[in-house]
Amino acid sequence: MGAEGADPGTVRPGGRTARVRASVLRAAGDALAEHGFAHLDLADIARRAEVGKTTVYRRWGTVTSLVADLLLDMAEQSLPRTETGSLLGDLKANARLVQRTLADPRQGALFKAVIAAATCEARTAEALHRFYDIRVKEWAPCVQQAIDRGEVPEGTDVHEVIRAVSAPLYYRLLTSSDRLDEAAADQAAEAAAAAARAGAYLRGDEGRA
Amino acid sequence: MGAEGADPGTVRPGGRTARVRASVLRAAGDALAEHGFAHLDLADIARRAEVGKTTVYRRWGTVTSLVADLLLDMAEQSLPRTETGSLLGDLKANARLVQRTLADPRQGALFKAVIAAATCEARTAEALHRFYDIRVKEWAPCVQQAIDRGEVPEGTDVHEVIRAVSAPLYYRLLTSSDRLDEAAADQAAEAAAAAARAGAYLRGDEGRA
DNA sequence: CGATTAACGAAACTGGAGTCCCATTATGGG
DNA sequence: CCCATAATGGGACTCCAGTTTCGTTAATCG
Repeated sequence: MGAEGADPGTVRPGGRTARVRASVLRAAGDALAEHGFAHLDLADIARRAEVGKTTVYRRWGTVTSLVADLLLDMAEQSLPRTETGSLLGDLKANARLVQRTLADPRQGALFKAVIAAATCEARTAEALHRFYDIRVKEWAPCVQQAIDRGEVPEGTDVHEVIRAVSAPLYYRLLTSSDRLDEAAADQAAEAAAAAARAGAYLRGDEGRA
Repeated sequence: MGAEGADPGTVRPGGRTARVRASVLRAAGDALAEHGFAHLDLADIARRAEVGKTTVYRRWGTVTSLVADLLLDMAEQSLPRTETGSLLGDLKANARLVQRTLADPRQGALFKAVIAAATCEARTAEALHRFYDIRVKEWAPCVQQAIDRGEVPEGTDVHEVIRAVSAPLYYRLLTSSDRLDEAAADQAAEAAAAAARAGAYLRGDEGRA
């Protein structure tokens, strides 16, 4: 007897268990990108992953909880950051990276699906927020360097500048049918850079005109 | 005999049919705001609307298609626009309106759900895009006025400026756990205004540093 | 390498989402 | 005002997503 509350996969996480997780997460990503978040069933994912559907239901239970785990996995795969020496150059590099990701049919659909899933459950939302916190933190240093160079005023919220680059790209992805091209990426970077230079992202201060 | 392909509700759209639609759309909004897009069933909506579930299935069939109709309805309800005489003032008014809407528990949840639904079906996405096109068009004139006043350079994409105000607010709603407060709204408006003045939204031109 | 038992997987089972049928209601045209 | 029939609504039915059961496989510890 004794406490038998340990979730499956936590006591013997090696070998098969890890293999099953990797296989299921890959299959889940494929399925989300293909069918979207709504018409998705776990049995189909189990089939793709060549895993018993009982296992998928036992370890994840619901689509949203599976997506939460997928986000945990995605957060670990970090993309290399380039440095160009100027704020605009760095922000453009970031914007292009986001734009290429969202414009890619598979990745774009996957991100849409993941965002949709996050609106449906608190745990999944938390995982999504953590994912973006990590990505934002990775790029924030380039804004700090711009502050050090005197390009951007002291006291600027560096994270907010990075978010300002992504925001219009995600907004376009979700609310319009316009194509996400490089011009959109460059425009997002330029707008964020211009606003940052003008002091629009000073923290704790609503800025002056 | 003859063509009997007419969808239910199109031949006799008055009286009861209209009443049923209004009641179902209201119930759908409530349900979406409460349960989110995922765990939503049409039978529950029918119960809330005091309508037979057969009717809901016959006229809308799926959750996404019901959301598409809800968006059509939402698009018709236009909000009054205020004018302040300056670009920053107008953009702040817009930002505050969006912020108040998204920060409201019911409305915020509803918008999240509607966006999630739009990621799952082309027809619903189209309805969502139309909804935002209308909202953006309603506010665009204030940017044109700023151009006429010489506040913003000629050739600026007026719609893009309006989108730039909403984008960071929606981005925050979906990807972070931070509260959507008035400071966020003001910051979004100021950033958009600063970027617009700097010429970041010149159309067909990627701007200069 | 062998024992223990965590984790997996096949198959049978179940509940409720979505469909079908037909009687009832009430719209819109004459 | 009346008729033809569009549209609704209750209830029976179906089918499959999700659960339960139990035998099999393999991870970890000694």
